[in-house]
Amino acid sequence: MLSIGEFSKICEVSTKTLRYYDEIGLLHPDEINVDNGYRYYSIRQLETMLWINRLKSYHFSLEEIGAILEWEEDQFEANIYTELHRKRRGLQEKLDAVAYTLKQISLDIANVEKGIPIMSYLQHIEVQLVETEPMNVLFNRLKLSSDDYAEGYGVYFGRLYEKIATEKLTLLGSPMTIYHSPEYNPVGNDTEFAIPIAEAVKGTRDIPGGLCAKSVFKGSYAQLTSVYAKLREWIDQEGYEVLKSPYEIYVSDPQCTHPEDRITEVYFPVRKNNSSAYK
Amino acid sequence: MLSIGEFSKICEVSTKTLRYYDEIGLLHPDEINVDNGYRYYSIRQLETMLWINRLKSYHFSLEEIGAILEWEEDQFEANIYTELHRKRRGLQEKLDAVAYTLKQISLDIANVEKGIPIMSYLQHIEVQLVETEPMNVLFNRLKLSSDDYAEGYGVYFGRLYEKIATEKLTLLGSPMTIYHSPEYNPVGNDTEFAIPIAEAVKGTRDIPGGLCAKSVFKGSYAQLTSVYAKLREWIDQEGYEVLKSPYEIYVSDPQCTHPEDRITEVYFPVRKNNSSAYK
DNA sequence: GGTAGACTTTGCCCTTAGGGGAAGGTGTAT
DNA sequence: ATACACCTTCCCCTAAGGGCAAAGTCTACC
Repeated sequence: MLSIGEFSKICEVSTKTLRYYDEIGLLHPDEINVDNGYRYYSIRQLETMLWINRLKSYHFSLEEIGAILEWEEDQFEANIYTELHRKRRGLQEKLDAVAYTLKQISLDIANVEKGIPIMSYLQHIEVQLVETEPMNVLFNRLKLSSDDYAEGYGVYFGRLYEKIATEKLTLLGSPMTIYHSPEYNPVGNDTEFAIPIAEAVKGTRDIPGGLCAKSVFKGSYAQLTSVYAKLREWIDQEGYEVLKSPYEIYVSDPQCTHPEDRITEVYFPVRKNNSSAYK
Repeated sequence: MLSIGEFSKICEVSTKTLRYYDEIGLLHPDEINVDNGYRYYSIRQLETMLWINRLKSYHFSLEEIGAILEWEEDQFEANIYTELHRKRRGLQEKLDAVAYTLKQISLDIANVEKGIPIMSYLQHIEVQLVETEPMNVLFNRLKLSSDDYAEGYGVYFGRLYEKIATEKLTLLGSPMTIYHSPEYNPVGNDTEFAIPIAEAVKGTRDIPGGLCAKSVFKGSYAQLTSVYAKLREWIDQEGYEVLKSPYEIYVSDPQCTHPEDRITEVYFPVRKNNSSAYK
């Protein structure tokens, strides 16, 4: 049997970690001396530790690893196959995310090298005042967590399009999303997906027209918050006030447009502020 | 002025986060009502928040972001350039690490698909009993944290090679590392870098020969812990006991060999155990 | 003017995977 | 017997907030 120090050295895991794994039930030492509480690990446990480390290197959480160690042998092969695939998808996503970030930061570095102030793109977002026409839209309003946006768009717009197709309705414009939540909440936001159509059937509603502050933005959806901030700033400075929930119109189809080339219009229904500019 | 909820919605940041940023001094609201403690943010602060979010997306910690926000304007450009470059290097490393993990997990998945048990590679690590010759080595022994290993190897072996070259000593074998720490400690391990040479000059010592359990491993250094575990297991099962610190000999030069093709020998000085097999 | 419901405040505990250190008990080699 | 390495438990700490509760406040509506 190996003392905790010996075991620790062999698998290159600190004793602190081993005690922690004992505590959370991930790896109990094979034997504990009842007199002094000393932990003793068997040689056989070295392989378990190697296995744990391998799973850790694949970014499994200790909780997941604990569950994997509990599996019966007959389910093991099928289960591990599924889990490894799941983890690989996650890793691929992480890789893509880091690659994207890397691209963004490189763009910023290039700008700094050219002497362009880093946040100057904000000045290039143009705001105009427009009068919108009333619309009749087929809609679906629900709570959606921000993690599910990317997925959600496809699914919910898909359903709306399906309805338009099967019921032979007449498409009148690009799809849009209306943000009703008064506060940002990562868990769930009150979001409405809508597509303008001609017919006033069940599942449609009228969106009244009116004065709007509008910006057109070209770029990935992740950068849209800047447009929102810029619009709010403009509305405030020009002495308007927000009347209703803002909405986005996806002029480019995200399915077939490169993220950087997507064109999105953002609208804020507004009216001239009759109170003073400084509330 | 915007209430915390309004501000939160515009920048898509939860109120919890805003209160936290206030608490840690990252972004204090422009105004706090003295009567009721309500936080009010100015429109101008939207840009600060966007800037914070951009830095967060580049994986700057809140502490780093706080420091960046404190910079004077005249230092800003030069500083941000350095910091962005530093972060980009970090991101590139992260990307490489994830790409490596992805490759490893894909290898495992391929094995599972072929019906090969996932940890079976352990069975393929062969252990032999050998008698080693005494050696005279030029050495450098120091505490080294495991993070610095990759770097350290280059640096410390480099110095030893330099000495061999400048003092015209006679190289007799591949470089080796001896692990003296009895316990694994991520902060610092007692590590000895050594290169066998012919001359017994200052800075050299004798390593006595003797019986050793030995494994030859081909693959990336990250997988060497398995070899250690396997050797320990073998030593235990065959009724030997470890006499002194184990060491590795880098048969392939890591500078010019692909990580997967590197060949490393691991040695454990042992002797036949005279006590019973079960201690 | 009263009230409901939405909004805000502070405060406390929780998360991951352990690290640091203290205080005290134990093993073993000399 | 003693020195010293090793082991134990206990408590607090991390980063970036999330969840929830109790209590105070604002505003729209009647």
